[in-house]
Amino acid sequence: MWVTQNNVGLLDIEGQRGPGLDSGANMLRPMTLLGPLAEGASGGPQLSLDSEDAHVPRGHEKESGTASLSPLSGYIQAEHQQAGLFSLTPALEDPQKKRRKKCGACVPCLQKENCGTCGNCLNRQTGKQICKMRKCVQLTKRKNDSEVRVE
DNA sequence: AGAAACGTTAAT
DNA sequence: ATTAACGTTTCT
Ligand SMILES: [Zn+2]
Ligand SMILES: [Zn+2]
Repeated sequence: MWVTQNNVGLLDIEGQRGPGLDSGANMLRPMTLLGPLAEGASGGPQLSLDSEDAHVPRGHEKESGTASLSPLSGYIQAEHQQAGLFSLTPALEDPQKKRRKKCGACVPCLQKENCGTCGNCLNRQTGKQICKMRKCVQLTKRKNDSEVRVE
């Protein structure tokens, strides 16, 4: 149990994980590519694919109602994955597109309430941005600031 | 360059 | 399912 996920100053801005130490890191599930006709016999009653809460922060997840599927569906999905037709979980494997989280320690991050008057506050429904007074200074800078001196 | 819109991800 | 807000694109 990895300390849950991190809470980034929502209610506890204390245990500041050092910058660089990500939350959990990438832990791909050791799925053993099991086919529909793989295994079959067996005496073991339990067949747990995941040890515990395989909470791999997956990306999309279109469609639902995938509650009870035939083992075939799983097989097909796995095949597609390895075929690289699509990458289920875009992030995680590409640290490049992994979303950053607020540092939780800068002044803006410590702000507890929205100012209610900035552009973002007044534009929340359409803009979907955090209050300007609360925007983490780290997230303010672009991820790869390879600036080539413009001006 | 900055603001707005939008799609999408991560947490409830 | 809902909500918050990052990242990218589009507009000014
Ligand atoms: Zn504001
Ligand atoms: Zn911050």
